[in-house]
Amino acid sequence: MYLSSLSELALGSRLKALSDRFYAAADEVYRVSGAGIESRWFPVMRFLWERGPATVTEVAAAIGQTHSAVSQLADRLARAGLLKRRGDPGDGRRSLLALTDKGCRSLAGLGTTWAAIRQGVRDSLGHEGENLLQAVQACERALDERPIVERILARHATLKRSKVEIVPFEPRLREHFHALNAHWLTKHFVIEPLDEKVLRHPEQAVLAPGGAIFFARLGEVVIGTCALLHEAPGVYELSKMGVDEAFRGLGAGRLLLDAAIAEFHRRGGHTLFLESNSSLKPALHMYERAGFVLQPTIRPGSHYARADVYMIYAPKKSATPGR
Amino acid sequence: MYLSSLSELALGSRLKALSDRFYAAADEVYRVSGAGIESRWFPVMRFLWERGPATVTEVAAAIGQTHSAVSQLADRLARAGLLKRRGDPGDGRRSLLALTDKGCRSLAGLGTTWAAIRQGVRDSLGHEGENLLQAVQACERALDERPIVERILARHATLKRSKVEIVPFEPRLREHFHALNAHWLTKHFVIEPLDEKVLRHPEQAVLAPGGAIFFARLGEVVIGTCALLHEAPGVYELSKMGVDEAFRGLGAGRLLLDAAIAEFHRRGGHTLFLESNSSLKPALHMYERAGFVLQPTIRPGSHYARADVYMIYAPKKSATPGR
DNA sequence: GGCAATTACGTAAGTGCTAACGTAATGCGG
DNA sequence: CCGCATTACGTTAGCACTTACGTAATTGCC
Repeated sequence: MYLSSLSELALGSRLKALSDRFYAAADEVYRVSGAGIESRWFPVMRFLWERGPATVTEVAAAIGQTHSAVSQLADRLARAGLLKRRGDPGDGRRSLLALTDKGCRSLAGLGTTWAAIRQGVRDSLGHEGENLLQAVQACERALDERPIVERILARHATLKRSKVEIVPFEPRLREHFHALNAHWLTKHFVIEPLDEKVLRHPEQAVLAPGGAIFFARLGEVVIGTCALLHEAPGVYELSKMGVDEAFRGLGAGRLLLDAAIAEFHRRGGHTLFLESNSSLKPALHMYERAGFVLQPTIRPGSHYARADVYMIYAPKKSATPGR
Repeated sequence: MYLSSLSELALGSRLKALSDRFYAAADEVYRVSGAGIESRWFPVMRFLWERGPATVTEVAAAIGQTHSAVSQLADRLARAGLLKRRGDPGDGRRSLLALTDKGCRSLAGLGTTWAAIRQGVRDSLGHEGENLLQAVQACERALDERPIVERILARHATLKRSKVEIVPFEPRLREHFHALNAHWLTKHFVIEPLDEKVLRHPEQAVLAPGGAIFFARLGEVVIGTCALLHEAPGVYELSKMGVDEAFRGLGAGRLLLDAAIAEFHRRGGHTLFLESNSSLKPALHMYERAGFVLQPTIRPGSHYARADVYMIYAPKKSATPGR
């Protein structure tokens, strides 16, 4: 599912969707078993049933909704004959909600239905159901204690100040090497077997033969990567350049490129080339600015089906340096 | 919070509430940081940004909503100038949604904001955030694979057939002894120190002095309990009778009572009494039917402040047997 | 090639909730 | 006891989403 790839960014959407599924399931169970109530009524009715008559605000606070919601729902329940409103004799502002006999009878017969729901949820969700309940509980508390908006804005402020940083390969970043590249590969092309080999086993396929891998970090977030492959003695290939789309425009690509070129020089290489695809206009432009020159033909014996562009590093003295 | 006491029964409500909190947080962050988009727009816009132009149905499937929702949202985004609709030249039914330049620019600048949201969520929720994401993912899959309604209805059918079963005390049921009694105690009265001692340490306070504890089970669910306390040689007290309100009317109370009386006889007791409160009408009626006789005074030296009823077991030969 | 079934979509109506507002009753300090 | 702040609540308007329905275009099948 697409939403899951967004992880924290789409939490609201996913929780809403999950919520709706549970509501719908409960409604169907109530309908099939002839309970005569709806899932949305349940929290209010159950609360009144357990605690006895209560004011609108009390109910609202207990079930975590606004007084308006409770008031409107009370109207509907009253119309259905399940609930009665009456004024509080002691306080004219308040309106006491109490179940009618019919309301009590509706709930009294639901014991087995509720037990069935509890058990059915456990059958279907198994251990995940408990995990979900616990996680929800923990998150509710965490949100109360540590307001999330402040945290995000604080992070935002520091991120805006912080600069992109280039770091060499570390084993614990291996998965990022795969993820960052898999993203654009699957978007524009397909992952070829050679890609899979390099991305899954970078130590063996890149580092061991004499290549290098770099990552771009912004704060704690890994936002890009690129690889320098050792193709033959003195011959290197620039490859696997990927920057998270959410972080385009911060100059991470150019910094990665500069780091790879510097490493190429440090190792005393004499030829640096790359293969790409003509549809990746912004990337090609960046390569040109860094000193790569477009070749009239594709590379003989190219490794990749998608490669229709072949460039060789041949900087003029005035090649634009990284910003 | 009241809702958490309902556990599986109110999952929908709680997830909805949590969802709203995340939406509200995201909206505030976007507003403060001047992003110019709303949280509800995010899934659609991000999808179009990553995958390029797409049809209404494609988008709807990706983000897990109906085509109507996407269509209506597309109207609003088009009105805001962030998105353009155009017909698919190849298929006249379809309408292609594509971000405008303005839309792309809106998203392009959000890299740091999204990173901040990811980090801020982690700051605030810590490990719980990951747990929540994983649990949601797992539950989504579980619901797809094992339709929850069928499970619930299956359980419902077997529960309706199954009978209430009385079992003796086991250590793993200890918490139920506390929970079932604490529920009605806090509802109608308060938990007195003596209650707390008995409920927390039933082995020491009830079993060791020569008493007994019974539980009523319906399938796997523990729905009621009661205790037979050894007060003095040959003298027993019936106490701590509690049945989950959701399971009233199944006869569990009477079965528990019969089990306790049988145990009283088995141990060769000569006096069985109970203390209760006059407000618990249905319970008092049940005690009478079982052979308890109301005494004119409260018990001398009663243990409980709430006790204003004193009954002694004195069955006539024709005492109503359990149904 | 013709016709039914399917697909893709827009629109209308309804639901469940919120925010915002108005009003009446209550509490409180002087 | 008066005036003002607070509270409790109902009402209205609006939002996000759904279901239901209608329509046009496409597909599939003989």
